[in-house]
Amino acid sequence: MASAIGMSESSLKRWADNGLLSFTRTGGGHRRIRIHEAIRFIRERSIPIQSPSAIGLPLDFSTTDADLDRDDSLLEMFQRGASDEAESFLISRFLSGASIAEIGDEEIRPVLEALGHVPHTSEGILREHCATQVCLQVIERMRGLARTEEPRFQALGGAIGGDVYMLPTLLVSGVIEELGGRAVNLGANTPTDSIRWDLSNRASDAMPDLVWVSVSHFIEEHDQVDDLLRLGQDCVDSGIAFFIGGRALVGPVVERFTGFEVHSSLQSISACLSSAKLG
Amino acid sequence: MASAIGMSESSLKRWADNGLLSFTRTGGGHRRIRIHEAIRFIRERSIPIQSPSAIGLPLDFSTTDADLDRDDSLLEMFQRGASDEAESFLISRFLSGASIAEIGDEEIRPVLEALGHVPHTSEGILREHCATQVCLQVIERMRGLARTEEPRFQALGGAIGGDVYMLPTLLVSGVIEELGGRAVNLGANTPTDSIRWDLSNRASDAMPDLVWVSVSHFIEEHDQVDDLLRLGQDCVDSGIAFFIGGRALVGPVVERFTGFEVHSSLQSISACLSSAKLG
DNA sequence: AAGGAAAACGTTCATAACGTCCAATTTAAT
DNA sequence: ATTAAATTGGACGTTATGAACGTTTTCCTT
Repeated sequence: MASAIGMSESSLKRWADNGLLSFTRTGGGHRRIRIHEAIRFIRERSIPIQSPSAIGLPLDFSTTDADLDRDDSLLEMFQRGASDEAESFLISRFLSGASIAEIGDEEIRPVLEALGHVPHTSEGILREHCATQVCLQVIERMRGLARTEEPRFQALGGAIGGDVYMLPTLLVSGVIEELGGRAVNLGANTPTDSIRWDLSNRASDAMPDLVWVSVSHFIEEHDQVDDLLRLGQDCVDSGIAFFIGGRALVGPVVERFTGFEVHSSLQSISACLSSAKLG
Repeated sequence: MASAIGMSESSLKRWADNGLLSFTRTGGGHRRIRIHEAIRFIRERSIPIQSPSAIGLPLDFSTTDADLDRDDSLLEMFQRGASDEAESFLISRFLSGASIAEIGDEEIRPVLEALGHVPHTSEGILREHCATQVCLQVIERMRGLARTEEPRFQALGGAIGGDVYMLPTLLVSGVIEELGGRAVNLGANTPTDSIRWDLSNRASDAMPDLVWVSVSHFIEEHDQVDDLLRLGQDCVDSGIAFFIGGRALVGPVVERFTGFEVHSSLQSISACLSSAKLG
């Protein structure tokens, strides 16, 4: 059994037997705990992890304690190129109970915005790229850890055509899976028409329950908004929830989307999803 | 025997011999378990299934029969939008011992090339995006699984400026980590100068042992090759290994890189790395 | 039909988990 | 402050697990 979380074997057994931790038994009677369940438990109780490698988490916590006092924000880690530390920091935030939505809104977004404001030097680009890759990697991992085996609903989405930013849409897919959904993320630069094509060519039982589109950047604002409105209408007609959001959806453009759900943060998506009935 | 449920072969044998799992023997003495019996057992213990494709699949037990004969290549899975199946397939290839280099060269590359050849319809773009995202996700996961705690060497790399393809460079980073290295992947569209800046501004003890650049596409072939040659020279001067490769490095361009390591497959990188002494 | 790669065979062995009991500690209530 | 109840973490002898090994069988390609 994974007694790698700093608790004794006995306690783990007792907790499992008392139903706090669900498990299955092997043919010989050994308890077998799924990673997903273990992570859930760890996050719920904010249990500090002792030896992460024992459950497949490549984290190094040897530096954790010493760093607490040093005023070491995520931004600074990225600025000095300490991507390992940044990765550990984000994962440990997740394991100690923060949701993907919170981490995305409060850690990742501000940092990447700050890094994006000085992009025109070699160093600036390097830092931004490195940070982006680390975040992609971490979100992908969190998403994998949070995923449930039996999704409560299906979702499909991506970033609009011409928008090269992968992070926002990946974050959305992470938030969805964290809430028990199953997200198919089409990534950056996905033409709206591709999604519409998909919706009109699916068997009706394989239809998603939710479609999201992330808009960090418009190329042809007017036409693209028209496309989005058409997609939104398609969704409404088929009884599919339709969420849009992103950096480019500020100011007067937003008014064109009256009647649709425009989100300005991951936490608002999260709140909306957990109250809504989907699937 | 189907050890596709995350248990070892030995245990399955023992369980079968103890009567927990009924079976018949072939003439030669091998145990043969009927699919219904296997499913009964898995259901009875609600054992999480690791890689459904390993026992002839289907992800959904309700549709059990009939699927066995269908000749189901990865390409076909992606073409019909069965991204879950494709994901399971790739992961089970990895879990059953295939290296990231092999999976990249033999599964992922041909499939994405095939999907990339019909990109101009809504469906084509959709399939390609979906496949790309699934592959990114799977590679990230494999990379996480393959990572060692104490890296034998450090590497740094990305895709050249103007090249938007993330997959090739992510695959390279996966191959590196699989071989015991630690790779910092800067992702797509990374200007060569950013890497050069990094090399000239690092403390000499934090220098990478290897730099790679993936080139799927040139924007300004002549200038960009010049940039790459400068970077290559920097690396050689600092005693750093320098690998380049990618779809765009075919034909006469390659001759400009004489003296440098130009790789045309992940397996060639892998072979080269495991024989070389780095770090 | 043959021949070679891949998978299953049976075996052995160190390690890890089993269930149970009990002392030491923490928490809550008198 | 004192007692009662509950939680914890070892200790134990026992059993299950999974990795290794060399051998045999199956399967697939030629």
